[in-house]
Amino acid sequence: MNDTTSTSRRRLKEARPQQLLDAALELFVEKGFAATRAEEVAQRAGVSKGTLYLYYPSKEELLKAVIREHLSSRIAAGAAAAEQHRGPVAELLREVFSRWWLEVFDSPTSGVFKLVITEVRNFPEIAEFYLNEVIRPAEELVAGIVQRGIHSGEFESLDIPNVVHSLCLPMVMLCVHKHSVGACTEHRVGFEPHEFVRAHVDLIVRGLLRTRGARRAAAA
Amino acid sequence: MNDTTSTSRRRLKEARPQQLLDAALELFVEKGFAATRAEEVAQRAGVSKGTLYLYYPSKEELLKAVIREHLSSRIAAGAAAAEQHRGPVAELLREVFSRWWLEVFDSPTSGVFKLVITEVRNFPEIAEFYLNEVIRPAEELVAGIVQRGIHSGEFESLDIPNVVHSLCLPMVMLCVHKHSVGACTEHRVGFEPHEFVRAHVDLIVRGLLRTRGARRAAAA
Amino acid sequence: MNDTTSTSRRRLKEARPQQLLDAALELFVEKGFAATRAEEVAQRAGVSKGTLYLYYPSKEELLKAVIREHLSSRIAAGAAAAEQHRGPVAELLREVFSRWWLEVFDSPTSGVFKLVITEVRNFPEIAEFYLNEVIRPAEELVAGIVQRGIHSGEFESLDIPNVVHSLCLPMVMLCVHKHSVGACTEHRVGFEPHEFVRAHVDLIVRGLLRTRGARRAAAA
Amino acid sequence: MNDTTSTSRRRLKEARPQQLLDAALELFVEKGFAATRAEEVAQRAGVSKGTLYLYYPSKEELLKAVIREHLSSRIAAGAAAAEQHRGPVAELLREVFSRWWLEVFDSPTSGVFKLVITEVRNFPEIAEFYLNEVIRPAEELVAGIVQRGIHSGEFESLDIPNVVHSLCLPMVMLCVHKHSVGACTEHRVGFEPHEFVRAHVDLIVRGLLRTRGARRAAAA
DNA sequence: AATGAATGAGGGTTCATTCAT
DNA sequence: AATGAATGAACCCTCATTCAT
Repeated sequence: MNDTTSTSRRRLKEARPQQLLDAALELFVEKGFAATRAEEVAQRAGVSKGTLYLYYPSKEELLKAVIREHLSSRIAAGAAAAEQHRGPVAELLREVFSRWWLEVFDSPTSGVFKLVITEVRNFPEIAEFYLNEVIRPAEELVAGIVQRGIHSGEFESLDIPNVVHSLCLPMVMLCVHKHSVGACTEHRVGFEPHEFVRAHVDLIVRGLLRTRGARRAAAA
Repeated sequence: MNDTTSTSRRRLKEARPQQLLDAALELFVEKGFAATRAEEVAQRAGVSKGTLYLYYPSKEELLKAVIREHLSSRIAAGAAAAEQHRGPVAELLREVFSRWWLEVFDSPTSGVFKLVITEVRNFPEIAEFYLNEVIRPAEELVAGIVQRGIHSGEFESLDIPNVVHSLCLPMVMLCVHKHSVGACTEHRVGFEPHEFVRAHVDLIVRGLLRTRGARRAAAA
Repeated sequence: MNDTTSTSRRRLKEARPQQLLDAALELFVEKGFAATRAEEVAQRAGVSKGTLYLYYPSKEELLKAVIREHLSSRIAAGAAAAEQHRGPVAELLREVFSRWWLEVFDSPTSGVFKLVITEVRNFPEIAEFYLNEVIRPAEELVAGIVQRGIHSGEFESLDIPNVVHSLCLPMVMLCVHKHSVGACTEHRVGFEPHEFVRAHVDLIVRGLLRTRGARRAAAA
Repeated sequence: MNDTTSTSRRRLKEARPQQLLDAALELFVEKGFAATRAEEVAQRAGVSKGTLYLYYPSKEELLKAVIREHLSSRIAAGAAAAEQHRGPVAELLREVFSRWWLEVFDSPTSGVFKLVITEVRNFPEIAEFYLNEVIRPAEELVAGIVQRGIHSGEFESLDIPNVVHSLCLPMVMLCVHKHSVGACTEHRVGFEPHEFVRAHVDLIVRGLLRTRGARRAAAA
């Protein structure tokens, strides 16, 4: 057992799960779980059908692994940023959304939203997972920020859950759209998602601000 | 053959396709197209497997029929309402969204959004259809209203496509959610979709309005 | 729905399970359960692979059905005969064994012994079944007869379970042999199973009889 | 490389095939050839899957090796004993059967009977082997003894092949039973195989003996 | 010699679709 | 028009066997 050789095999073996997860995510998002053949996943990962089953005991377990991998809370970072933030809350909102957006929308993770939507009804365990790892933390994070704005007098005192949804749902919907209708057409050539995020947060913030003075500051 | 039976039979016969479409919509939305068995659809429609194939030549054609049926533009009505509207544009926005919402969210049609998202990638013809019958008309309708608000000086002159998305995407996302994660959990017991629509439009309108005076009027 | 036509379809449908059971018994006995392909069974039954699964939910259930079918106690008949018998017990033994032999050895049922032996370890439910339906009733029947012979003074008072085994085990072994080694060679051309049964019972009876007089009677 | 390790390694290496054969016998007897995975055999032998194939070119060859190993005539010993025997033939029969029984029934070899029965139909070469190495020599041995008894006037002149079967088949059947139904249930708790052998041979001998006097001698 | 990762043919099972009734 | 038995292509998964290390 010399180190070099055994290492090259080990490296291969250690890389497999990620290769398989990546391939699976792509295909499950694209075609749906049921319509994706296990062999396709293997092929796209560059291995044979049998190899897939060395790493995951069934197609279903592969699905769950794919989802689990991408839902490990990316939200912690946002929470940390929120805590350290000083200055106008409006600014914080823009920052948090932009950052999340950069990390999610352009990465394969954005596909997981479509995947979850597509498959929860068939695999209800996913729902609990998604709720605990994504929805709940995200809502808490955003609700906390809005609450801060209200408390500081910066924002009007509106119903917080509603505001949270107004802020977040379009983001999620764009992720979903990107991997469904958006992948099939060149609709709205001029539409630029990244610009939209900023515009959307700005628009909502304008709706939240209490005074004309504050609104001017936000627009600055 | 007495009249009654022949009449009731004819009615039955004419009702068949609708029963099948209804059953198919339910199941395709719930489990996805690939995971739904043709026989299940037949069963839920109260007919036999063979009968399904008397009305639709294949499962795929059934899917397309289901989607086609529900996408026949419900938007015309909104457009008509918009044309006839007099008074503040903010009011019109609220009315159009509320009305659409009543007609769509609580009806089976809301499931079509999930269905389209789930299946476009496998049946790209759906994309074109969806674009022409739903996205484009809806965007034009809403864009037209916003444009009217800007033109009349009621709204700030913001980028219209972005505003349209801020307004519409949460609506669509709620439809999708209702039939995916929402069907699996009792998350956010206090959240009331109908109330949200009003709050969301109000929030966006607050963001759109130009003057404090106008904003007060909108809040009235 | 006229009677003739619907009857012909029904007749076909009703005949399927038996056709499948027969084919399955043959093949399972010949090749073993694991080495028999479901499609082979279907083919030998004259139907397609899919049809098998219309009647049995899995290969394993087919196996159990095959075994269940043949173990429905054929022993009741023997018991009845035993009850009505008058005259020397030796005669009764000969009769019961000959009759059972005729009904089992030359029929496909003889294969079930090999099948049970081959598969119990993999499907332990079979064991209980076999014990209750075959071993126990058979032992009781034969033990009862021997007991009668002892009680009447015809037979020496030997250990009954041992005698039962001396009587029965060779019968079972011949069934098993017929479907294993016996099916592969022309070993012992002169050996005639039917004649053996008689000789075997006679030999055992000679061992059981108490007096030379009784022995002579038995030999008659 | 010190002596100890190289020696122990050599011993290990030489022991490998035996470990594999032992493991294979156990598993093939328990689950059948087709249902046993090559890797299981390797595992139970304490080696890796690959190693198995260093010693046997295929699973099938392993099966044949297992059977060949255990069928190398244990019968020669019996023949020798028979030749040297002086005194009543009845005694010799008891001795030969008891000895064979001790060597076979309690050893793993008893499983080979089940294995042969289970697999001959799929590997007919086994049949020839089994016939030449087991059936024929055993029958000759026992037939010879019975013949001696008849010739000496001790036994009645009955059909020898039939007597041989009456004597031997229960023995084989018990071996088979031990590894099939017997391994699955606690049926007949009171039944003691070793005692049965003696009782069985006695019973047959009683049937064979010519005179009451001889019978008494046999019982002694 | 030994390992165990990788392969891919093979077999169990499902299900869209057909067609005799 | 309606049924549902039958089909067989397709897909998930297993496992004997190979081979680089």
